[in-house]
Amino acid sequence: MAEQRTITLIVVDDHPVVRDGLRGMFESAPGFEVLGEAADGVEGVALAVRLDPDVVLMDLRMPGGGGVDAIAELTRRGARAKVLVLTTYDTDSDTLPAIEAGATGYLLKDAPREELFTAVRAAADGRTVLSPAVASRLVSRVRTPAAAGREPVSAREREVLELVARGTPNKEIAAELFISEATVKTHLTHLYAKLGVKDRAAAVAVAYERGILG
Amino acid sequence: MAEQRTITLIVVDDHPVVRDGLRGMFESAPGFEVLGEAADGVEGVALAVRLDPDVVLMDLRMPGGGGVDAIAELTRRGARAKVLVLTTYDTDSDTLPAIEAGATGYLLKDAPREELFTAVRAAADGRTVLSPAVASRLVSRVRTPAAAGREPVSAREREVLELVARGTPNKEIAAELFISEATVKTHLTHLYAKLGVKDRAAAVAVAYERGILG
DNA sequence: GTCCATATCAACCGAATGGCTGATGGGCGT
DNA sequence: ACGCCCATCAGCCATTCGGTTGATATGGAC
Repeated sequence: MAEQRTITLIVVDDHPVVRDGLRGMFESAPGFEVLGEAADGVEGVALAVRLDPDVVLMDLRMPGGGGVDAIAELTRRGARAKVLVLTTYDTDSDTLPAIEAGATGYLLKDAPREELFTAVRAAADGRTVLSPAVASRLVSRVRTPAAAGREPVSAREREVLELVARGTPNKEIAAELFISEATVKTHLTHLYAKLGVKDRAAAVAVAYERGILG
Repeated sequence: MAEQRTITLIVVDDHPVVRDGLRGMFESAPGFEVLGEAADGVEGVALAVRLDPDVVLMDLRMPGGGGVDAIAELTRRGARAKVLVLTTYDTDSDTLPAIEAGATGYLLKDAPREELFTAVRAAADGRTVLSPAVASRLVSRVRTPAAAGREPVSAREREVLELVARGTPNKEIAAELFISEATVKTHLTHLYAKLGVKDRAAAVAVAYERGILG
């Protein structure tokens, strides 16, 4: 445990405070070297390519260059660096996309120092590190191998979706379609699963992105 | 009050039950003649052009040819017919768009028979008939001559909107942007006003329609 | 015939949302 | 200086939502 090579890393986060905190934390610990920082995904990719670190600590939600895209880009380029996603919330809806995009690990910013260090070492070795919440979600994903891709939306579900996009509350949707509110909720639950989202607002967004609406 | 010419009308509604109900109601009353029925906006426009009725009773939400579009089309063609919108809910978010598109009146389906008759006669004369709820909303619109068109969304509001489109709950948006949840709600309230919607799902939809997102 | 997706409905519950009212402070145009 | 918009925050409250569990019926797919 005592003998280890130095692990190089870069920090990609739009919040200077977070960057400083991470840099300070890792520089004060033996065995780590922070090569640089970036404030968004695009910068992050450029920096990773230029500095070739062992590990990239990446925030997911950033203005101008989302973290998921950055991870995908690094993966596409076959970068050597392992990406460790550091996010504020485990409920983050980008969890799975990030992992699918090629992230090696995923954990919360409020994790204890030692856990961070351990995670970075693990990531450098190519081992996967997941926070418990993410891990359990992965399991459920395996159980339901559906949610990700092009799950077709049924005609009825699409009708509901259209009304949702117009701001119609469930009760009115029910009246409009001559069904009960319970049924509307069922359709919505199915839609959320198919579209890989958690609420109606995100469902509408995904629907537009996929051309289901608009 | 006793002497009046016969008023011709057509019914446009996707629900056969409603069409029958309206037809029966008007045919059993003196001074009205139902020339025809249509099940969606496109049919409705065609029928109105062909039969040239005095009044078009139009539902707003219909599959395949929205009511608002149909009204706009009739207006564009300079049709003689007056359009009277008959809707189920006064909370309908299409209220104002429908009136802007050229509807002569707007009332609820559950209005008393006499009120319907009066409204149709008024519409035939070109007089405006509004349900109380709609009328009050119009007043507030006049007070706030903003809401309709291109109200610019502030940068901060757009940030919030983006997160909303990703399904982020307010609490997390707050954390993500380093502000309080109260502020997030304020931004959302402003967004709803600017986009002319009532909830986050509709806000996302409008944002995509206007190119603010996507 | 059986399995599965779809569509329908119910009841319960905690959490999230939206409405309302009101307030403070910074920046900008006139 | 004054008004206006933006951004920030607070508290309350009714409504709405989403999760969960479970059930029934129908119509294809195999």
